[in-house]
Amino acid sequence: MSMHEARSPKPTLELVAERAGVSRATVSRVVNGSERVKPAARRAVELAIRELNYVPNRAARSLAQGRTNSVALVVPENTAKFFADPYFAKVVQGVARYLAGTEFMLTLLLSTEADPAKTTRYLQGGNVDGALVLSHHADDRSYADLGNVLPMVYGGRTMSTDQKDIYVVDIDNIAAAKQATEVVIGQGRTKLATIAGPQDMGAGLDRLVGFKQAVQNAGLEPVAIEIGDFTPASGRRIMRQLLDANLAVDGLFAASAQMGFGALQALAEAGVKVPEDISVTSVDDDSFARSSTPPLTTIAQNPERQGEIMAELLIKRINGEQVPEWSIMDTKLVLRASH
Amino acid sequence: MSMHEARSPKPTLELVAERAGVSRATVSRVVNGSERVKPAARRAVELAIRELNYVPNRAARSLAQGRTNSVALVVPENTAKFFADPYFAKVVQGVARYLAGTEFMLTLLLSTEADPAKTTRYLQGGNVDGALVLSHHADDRSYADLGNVLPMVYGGRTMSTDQKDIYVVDIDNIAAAKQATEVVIGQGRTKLATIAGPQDMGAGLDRLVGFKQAVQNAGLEPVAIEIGDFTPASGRRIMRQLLDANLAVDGLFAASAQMGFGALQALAEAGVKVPEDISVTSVDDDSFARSSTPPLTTIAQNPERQGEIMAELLIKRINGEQVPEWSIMDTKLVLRASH
DNA sequence: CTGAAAGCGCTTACAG
DNA sequence: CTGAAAGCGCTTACAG
Repeated sequence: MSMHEARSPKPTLELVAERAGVSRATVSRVVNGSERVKPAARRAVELAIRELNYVPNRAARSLAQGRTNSVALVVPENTAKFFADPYFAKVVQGVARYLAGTEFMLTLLLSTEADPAKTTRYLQGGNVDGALVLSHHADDRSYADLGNVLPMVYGGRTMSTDQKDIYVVDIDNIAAAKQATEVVIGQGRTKLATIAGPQDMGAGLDRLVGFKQAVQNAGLEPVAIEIGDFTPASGRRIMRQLLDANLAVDGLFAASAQMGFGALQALAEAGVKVPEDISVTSVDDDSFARSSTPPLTTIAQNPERQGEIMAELLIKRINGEQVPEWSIMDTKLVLRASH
Repeated sequence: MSMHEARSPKPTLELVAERAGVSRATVSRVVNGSERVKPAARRAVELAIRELNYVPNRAARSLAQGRTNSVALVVPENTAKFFADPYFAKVVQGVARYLAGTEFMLTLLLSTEADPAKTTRYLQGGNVDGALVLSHHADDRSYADLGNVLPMVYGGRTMSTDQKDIYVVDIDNIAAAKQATEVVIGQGRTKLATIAGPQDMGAGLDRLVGFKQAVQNAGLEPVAIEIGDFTPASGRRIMRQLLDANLAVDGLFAASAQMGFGALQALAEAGVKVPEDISVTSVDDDSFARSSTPPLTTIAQNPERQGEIMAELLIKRINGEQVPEWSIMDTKLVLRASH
């Protein structure tokens, strides 16, 4: 198209109907893939659409249908943390991939960004047909109530066990942490510590439980239990403290690979040999797990697949289909050099 | 609200009007902040809105206004790269912050995700009122044509210098690279190499030009010019090659902090001392610049502010205001330990 | 299989 | 300052 060519008016369904010599209803039907259209009519409409370069107006369609064809992904974390955590990237990727095969658009809501009330208002305001929520903290109770108004699916279990009708896609965090800890114990280590995750989140809580179970099953006592926030910085800081405290820790379970990565940094800085002096394992198989020195022995989950499943369940719920409340995904142990 | 309470129908503007005892037009006026409403009427409407918990329907509003109140941020990179690069995170943050003070929503379009045609269709389809484009490559020519249909603002200059009516927010990449290189030269280094950025992007191209200028001004010849892709991995790989080639390089300018970080890793692995054996500088003051060993001497830009400005310009253009085509932002030299 | 018509929830000249 | 009314571009029973 030349830059000087007069810009033609944006083609509407009506224009398509005229050109194809059918009614607007028929155009609408072919656009929406209805069966009840005679092949000849369908062809005429399809041709007109191509010739006019017609694209349906989303707002008009939403208004008429009473649905927006978009869903929100709400992440109650700030932008910095959101971008720094490979887990989120993978989930977004999975969600995006699933949605690409549907008519739905994704709106990303980093909810601490503005006031949380704005997010809630947005979700209530009929701007989306459903919501995916990630990284749910105990105090994000506001979202729970939205479940009555809007189909929602959680990535990772919520803290309120009382609530019914909540849909979650998760791994068995207790089992994962237990397995990772058992690897350390299997190396004959007895002075075990953990850098646990936030205790206001299911994953943080459950991975600590798993650690404790493994330690107890081995007839041992934890030497130290410290709470981090899943970031490398917290892992490094806490490991440094552990070192300073002189507890002779010879085995560490970090509740996230990011924290494991940070811990490994602190260990290297202190000249402690891994795994000779201390055996360390974690959960998550991301770039941190793979690029740490040494690479982390860890429990791999599949956040991209998790994103896909979350999106799939949400769309099904929006379409009124029945889906299971709990979807528990497999994990697998990845043995590398840190244990 | 009890979970058993009957769910009241979603309040509409009409309901608000009834309850407030005014016409729908009046409600619309107060919702849209029109001046021409008597205080008493305004109060009645505001009360009704609060009581009903009314939130305007976005689709209806869009349809009536002929605008969507949303803008797209298109990033022609894959999800992995998008999340890995702190630059994008910052720009998004800036865009989001500016938009938070407006009625506009942000839709993120990672355009290599699906077929690029889908992105173009989406942008053409009247789904957004304008678009921000980041990380524009030479072959993303498709977007250029969209400029005739949709207000657009670029982060970083485009490659097509012929095009008119394109709006960009950028730094002076030539000057930045020149300054960073001059720091190295100022250390008395004479065997200079650069790890340049992609040569299909303005930033990659211009920073190489700046490097060459500085070298030439000093009466020197570059010892090596290698092209990376702005990632740490490429920096590391290329530095390794440079080392293997035995060129006795004693000064390096990396066109991004991420590549500088990677180069520093390779140097450390090879046991080369920085800055004793080789002086290195870069552009970008991000987490890579700060956390490398040693921390990078670098040219700081302000991507968050860039995002804000981009958003501001776009909204102004959408509103028909006149804005400058070129916005060049300041940079500043940050001296740390690598030079 | 197809069309006429009502309706989705807003906004906005227009008239007063 | 305010309201009646038309219109935004679709979809969807309903009737045929």
